[in-house]
Amino acid sequence: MNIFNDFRQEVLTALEGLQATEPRLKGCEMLAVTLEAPRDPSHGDFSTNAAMVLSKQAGMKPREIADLLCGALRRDSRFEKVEVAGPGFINLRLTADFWRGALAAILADADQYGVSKIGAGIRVSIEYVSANPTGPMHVGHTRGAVFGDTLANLMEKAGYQVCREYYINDAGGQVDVLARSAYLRYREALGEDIGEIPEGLYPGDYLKPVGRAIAARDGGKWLSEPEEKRIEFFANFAVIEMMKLIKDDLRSLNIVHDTFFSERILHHNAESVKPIQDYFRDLGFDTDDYFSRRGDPDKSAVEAAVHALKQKDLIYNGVLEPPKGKLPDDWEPRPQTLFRATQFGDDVDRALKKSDGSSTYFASDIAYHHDKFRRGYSHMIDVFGADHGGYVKRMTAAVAALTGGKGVLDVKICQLVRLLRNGEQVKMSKRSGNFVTLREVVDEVGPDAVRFMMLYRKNDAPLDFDFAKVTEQSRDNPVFYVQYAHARICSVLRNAQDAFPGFLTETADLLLLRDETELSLIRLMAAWPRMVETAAQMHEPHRIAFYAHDLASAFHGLWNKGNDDPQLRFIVSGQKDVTLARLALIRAIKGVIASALAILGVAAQEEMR
RNA sequence: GUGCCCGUAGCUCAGCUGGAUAGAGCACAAGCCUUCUAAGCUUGGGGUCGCAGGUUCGAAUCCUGCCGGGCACGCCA
Repeated sequence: MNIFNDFRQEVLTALEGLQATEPRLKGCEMLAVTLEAPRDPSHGDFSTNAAMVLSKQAGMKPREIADLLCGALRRDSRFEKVEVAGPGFINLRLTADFWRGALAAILADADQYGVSKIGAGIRVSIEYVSANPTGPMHVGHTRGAVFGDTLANLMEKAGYQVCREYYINDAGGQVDVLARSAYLRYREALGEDIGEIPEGLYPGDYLKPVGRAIAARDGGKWLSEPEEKRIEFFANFAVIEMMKLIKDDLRSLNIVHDTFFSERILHHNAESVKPIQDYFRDLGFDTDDYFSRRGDPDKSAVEAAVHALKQKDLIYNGVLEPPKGKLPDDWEPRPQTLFRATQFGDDVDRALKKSDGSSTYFASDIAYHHDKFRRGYSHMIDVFGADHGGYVKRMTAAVAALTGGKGVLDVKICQLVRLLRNGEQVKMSKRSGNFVTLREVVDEVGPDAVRFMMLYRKNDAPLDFDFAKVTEQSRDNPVFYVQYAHARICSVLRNAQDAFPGFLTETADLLLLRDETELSLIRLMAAWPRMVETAAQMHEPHRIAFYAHDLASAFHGLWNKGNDDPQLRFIVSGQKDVTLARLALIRAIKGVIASALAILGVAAQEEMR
């Protein structure tokens, strides 16, 4: 259900028919034949490059092919006009009746309109957010969160089977820092004066409740426990609490993941996990399910992944060259366990083990992606922040290596968000703990504005987020503009109830839609299914936001025509037939805007008050 | 120094995965309007698509080299 595909097929069929009578067209490769909407609407509804693309292969002039093709296409009565133009384009204009029929089809599909099967049920794992479990989310995380969540919605709409994943970085140094910070708050809760939070620990107030909770439950018990045991307890307890915070933050933006995957589990085998099973259970991670998938119960996932790479002869011990140009101060040659990332397009081979023998973050991430693949996700998407750009090549290299090229990883990098208040940039410093949290932003402007604005820009372009602008009720604010279009339609439909009680748009005679602006809105809506498909295939949810804005804009334009000419209003008193036809049109628009907003995760308001 | 991303109107950005005379909003200028929901409408000026080559019927889009900006750069996560 994508009219561009339908009519492209029509062109291909016509070409096949011509092959019977024109030997020079035989055996031509048709892949490059496209059908698209010309930029200039006066050129028609569609235009195909077939004649130009085939010219060389067939050894015919574009014009010659075009004339033949035009003749064939003219037999289809849905075309009002078929003509050759420019260097050999064939411009196709469909009849107004065809478009009215398209509107009827859109209405018949209702909320299923735009749903696509192009994903063919392919399983795709989308990993996004994956903020360290060391505190609440700040605005820096927000863009990736919204991007990933919307991409998931979009790909589901396009027929993919999506898993929304959060990778909990609950292993490594930052968890240790978290544990020590929480312990300090625990001592504070017991009445000790802890003074300033030392450099290197997390200063935020959000750890105070954690300290208090432990103090209330266990009293002073942990003061006398050996440090190792204490750290482990505080780490586990704090991570679980922090994940609760983070999940709440995400929920405020209507983001809910399907899977929370623990990094820490990747370092355990079936035996060593037993003493800390409570931790994983509290985290909401199903270890039974996890280990039931694993081939070798004696190996951790990291060991298994490294082993798998070793078997492919992709691991060696070596010394890396120092980076050319800027030499790190403390550089010294070191033998390391390295993965041959250069064989898969990376710039250097990458370390898998630290000098103390423990594995690197990269090694865990390899194991994690290995696990995704084994779960059946041959298509993986990672959403990272701009500062992780340098990580992309090694990760795609690792996926290619581990899956023998069967797995595909696309890493989407979200650029920074610049917060503006009254035109001034809001300064943030992580060190002082003075950062704006996600929750603060959502509480101030609401989830709809946050979500829409985060998507109203390509992911790889930086983004300005202006507190004043996103809550402004004006045309300058795209969130408002789109929601307002939807609300306006709802309002008209309510008013129509008064003018024509009990009306049914199902009985509307669409032939009464005659105005060119009305027909162009149908054309715009007819492009929606293709919009969903391309945006999903390209992993570019921002296209949906722009489309929604375009459609809203076209609708507002139609509305404004009614201001100038009362005959063009949606509700024309005393003319029930015309009114019904127009109500059918705007009901379809309402449906498409609502579909777009649903993908974006933005509420479709019934009224704007 | 190397890699990745970006460079499009005065500003903020789109550009449908190579198509025709490159678009929108803001700002600017002129005129109109006071509403089926007010948060307006119409029209106009404004461009070396960073620069230079290349690929081809055709390039903002693909390739190469420069210029400029951001990010990253052996065990952090």
